[in-house]
Amino acid sequence: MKETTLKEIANTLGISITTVSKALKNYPDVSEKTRQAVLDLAKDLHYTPNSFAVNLRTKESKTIGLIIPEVMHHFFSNVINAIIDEAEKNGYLVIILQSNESIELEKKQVELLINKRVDGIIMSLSNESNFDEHIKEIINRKIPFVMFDKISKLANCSKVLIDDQKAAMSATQHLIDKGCKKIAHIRGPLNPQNAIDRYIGYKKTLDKNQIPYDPTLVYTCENVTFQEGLDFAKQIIEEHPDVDGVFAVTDLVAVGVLSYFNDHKIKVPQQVAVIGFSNWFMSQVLTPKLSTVDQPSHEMGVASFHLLLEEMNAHKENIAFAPKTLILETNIIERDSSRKS
Amino acid sequence: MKETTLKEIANTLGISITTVSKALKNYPDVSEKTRQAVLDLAKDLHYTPNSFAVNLRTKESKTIGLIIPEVMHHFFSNVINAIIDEAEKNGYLVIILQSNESIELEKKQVELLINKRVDGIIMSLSNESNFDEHIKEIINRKIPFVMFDKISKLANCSKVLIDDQKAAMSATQHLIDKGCKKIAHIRGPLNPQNAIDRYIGYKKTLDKNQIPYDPTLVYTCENVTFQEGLDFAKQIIEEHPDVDGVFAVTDLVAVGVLSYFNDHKIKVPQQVAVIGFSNWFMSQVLTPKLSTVDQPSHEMGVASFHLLLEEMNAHKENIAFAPKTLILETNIIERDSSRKS
DNA sequence: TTGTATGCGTTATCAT
DNA sequence: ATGATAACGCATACAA
Repeated sequence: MKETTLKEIANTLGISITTVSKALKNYPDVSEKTRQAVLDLAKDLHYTPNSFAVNLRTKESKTIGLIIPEVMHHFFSNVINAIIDEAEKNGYLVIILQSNESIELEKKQVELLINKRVDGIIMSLSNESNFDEHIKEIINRKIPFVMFDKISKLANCSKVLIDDQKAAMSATQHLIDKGCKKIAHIRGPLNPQNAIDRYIGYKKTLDKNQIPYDPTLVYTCENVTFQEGLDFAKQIIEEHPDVDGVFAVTDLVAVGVLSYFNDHKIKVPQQVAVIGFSNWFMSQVLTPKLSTVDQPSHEMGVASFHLLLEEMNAHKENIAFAPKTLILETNIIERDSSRKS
Repeated sequence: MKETTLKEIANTLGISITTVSKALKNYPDVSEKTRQAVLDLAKDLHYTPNSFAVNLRTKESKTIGLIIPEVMHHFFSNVINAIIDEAEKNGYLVIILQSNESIELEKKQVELLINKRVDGIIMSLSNESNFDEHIKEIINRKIPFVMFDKISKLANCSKVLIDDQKAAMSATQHLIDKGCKKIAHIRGPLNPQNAIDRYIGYKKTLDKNQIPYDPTLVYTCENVTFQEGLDFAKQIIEEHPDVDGVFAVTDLVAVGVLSYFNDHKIKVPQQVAVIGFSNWFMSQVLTPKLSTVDQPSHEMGVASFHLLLEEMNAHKENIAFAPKTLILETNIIERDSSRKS
């Protein structure tokens, strides 16, 4: 099955390649007769433009790159879902890479995408990354670029975020409102901004409610896993048997906590109330159903793509583009795990 | 930041483009001296080959396409995960599209990928698809092509599968071995091969155990959702209060069943034992923990890519390639939801 | 309305 | 060891 080219159509029709090209792209300066002839033949021969050649000519590939820490996390699957759908609607395809939370991999992947000459990049940082060289490289090269969720504050690029601090404050306040007096926080790793912000939100809310801050009530995940939730739940109960509330950095961790509590007959929410973060699907099918902070993953994906699209269009027209930061709203979702009163 | 080209290097060094190209690709017929000069300058200028031009010349893009029904399903996330990692290790990038179980979308996406001239396509069919035109088109064009999990039997291409019939037989037998006498089956939609095979497996096993087959015990999902599990659980209990076992086509549906049973004080497994299919992460964190059939999603992804790679290599060398079918093993995972005795 | 010429950046063949 | 030339397929400025 040989590929049909403009040349082939031109030859069989006895006209020039230029005319064929113009006819196919509906240029006004082609006679109706030749246009039809070209269109018909093109259809017959199943002509489709060779995208490699088009890419080379137009210097764009109608492809964007997406780098995220983990495809398999519910939050990110959701974002991917939104981005590829939105991209497709706008004529773009999406190449997906995952950093597995490793800055080394992430660097290579940025390089891959740059070499591939994607038209833009959307990215959520690995836990190890900050405003590192590879990020600067993207910005220096003026490649349209949007970061979402796990971002670097210092980077001068478009961002799509939630207000993690505020959301964490709501979550902590929610537990306090439910009567919790001694609240543990299972936080994310030390480096990523959103783990930091959630921790700050927790701490600020204690202050605000005149609850003394006790650093031994803060447990730090390395990998933010179910297992860590399980282990920390055990530790919390052993070290602070009087804890009556747990705020976990993520639903997955909160689910680990619930699982441990369930297995050890620790009543949730009667003895300990639990709240997670992100509103994963899973959290509503557990017993007890997990209270959580709803993070609008789908909207984040849609917004990220649209910001990128704006920047790509500006870039193409060679007009300046001022990065924008979008902060989306979050809500507390109260379910059984914190329904005390 | 202008892109460095071979021409630029050639000009500043006062040599020809050809020589530069050769030097960079370690051809033997370049003097050590010029080679070094070229390599040094290339490094200085951060030269990277323009992939658009390379694509056009070599007629390959080092990119593959992946079409799946739903990014957000745990099973598919897992496969995606495996494929993009494996692809990256072998120098390929992956464009992902989701059909949302719609044959119309799927057709468009196949077209997109063909026009994009990806080097190969990996695909899992939508519930509406069979051996349709767009699938034939891929095969006719001799584009390297692998189907996994949801396949069309008729397509003459490589496939990576499990033996759904056999797996369903084990699952049903497992319930029978646990003492179930009246087993309901919540099956998948009527069209997809794996839903059919699981249903057949269920039926065959009843026969084998001299349990009369009762069609009213078979419930058919349209969309294979949590909600359907919930609804069918209700229906099962109402229509057949003496049912003592449920085999669900997928963990998600089984989780819906468990959720309904939990809320209505129907004891699992004492009154009704439940088994799912696919071993989603979620299924081990529920109460009771869900028994299921382990489906090796990660291996399926790895195997699919490697079959595709084989075919892409053969294709490049212009040597014939005989499609292969790989059938991977499954295991019953017994957890609380079926641990009767 | 149609066609000519040129270039996008690389690779490959064939001379020198 | 080096280079001139053509080709990949398309798009566009410019001529006719």
